[in-house]
Amino acid sequence: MTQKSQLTDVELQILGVLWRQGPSPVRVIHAELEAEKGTNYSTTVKMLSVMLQKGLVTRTENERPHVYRPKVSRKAAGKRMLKDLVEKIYEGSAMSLVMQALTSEKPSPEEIEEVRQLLNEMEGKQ
Amino acid sequence: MTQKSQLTDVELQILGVLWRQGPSPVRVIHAELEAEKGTNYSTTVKMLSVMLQKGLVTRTENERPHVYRPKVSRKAAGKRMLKDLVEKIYEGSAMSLVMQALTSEKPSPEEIEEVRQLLNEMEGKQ
DNA sequence: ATTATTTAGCGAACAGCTTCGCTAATGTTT
DNA sequence: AAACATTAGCGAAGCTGTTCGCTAAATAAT
Repeated sequence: MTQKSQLTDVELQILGVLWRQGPSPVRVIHAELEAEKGTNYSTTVKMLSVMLQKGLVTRTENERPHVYRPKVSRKAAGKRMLKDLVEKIYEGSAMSLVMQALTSEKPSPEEIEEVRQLLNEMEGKQ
Repeated sequence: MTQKSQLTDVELQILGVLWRQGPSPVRVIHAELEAEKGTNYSTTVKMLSVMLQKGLVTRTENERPHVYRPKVSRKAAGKRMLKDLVEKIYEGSAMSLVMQALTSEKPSPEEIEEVRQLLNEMEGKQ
């Protein structure tokens, strides 16, 4: 396990497709997985069924080629994983992570400005 | 797997101890794991041996209670996991992650100032 | 030296995620 | 309706990380 029910790799990959493409039938989801890593169709179906059972996705039951939808938002997933990462590596300090993220990947001037903007807002509210 | 050889949970936990306490014998490492999740001594030893083989830690071979040292720095590990998270969730945009981190955990005024400082420096270099 | 305690190592079992072969059900063509 | 194609489902196998019982080696205490 990766701790208490974290999203696994394939799950994340599948959710990624759903987040990007929106509600999709297996066929579409499968297309990506196959292109990316040669996954077998059965595998895709199985994963979806597992995720369905885990409550990570929903699907239309009446119409035939079932259509799957993500049940967790990208934002929620990101938030959770972020929190997890911070706890595991940065000993709870989200700021350490921010620092590292900023210095690792050089942000463009526009992005810097954007962050600055955000900082101003945050300061105001506090 | 969590992609090609990512650090696993227990590995991270053990590295955490080493990062915090510095070079330590099994006994010390084990103490934490046991307190945290009732790990058996054998398990700790085994994990260390696995990590040794993976090249995640080193140890003194001559002195008897072997002393283990981390072979990957917290910084390096953080950087790597960060990159991974960004790719998986934020579609490669480190800035999205920064934004989320900033809004999720409310930073203190001092921290805000610190980040601002960093932004200034970055802008200067660019 | 003998006995007790601590430290190390090994192999097997277990658990969760991922994989796929094979079958069944549904839907489409002829 | 027969034959074909697509979609869905199931169970078992494979892989990796984690766990621990049991044995051996080393060290400390009597």
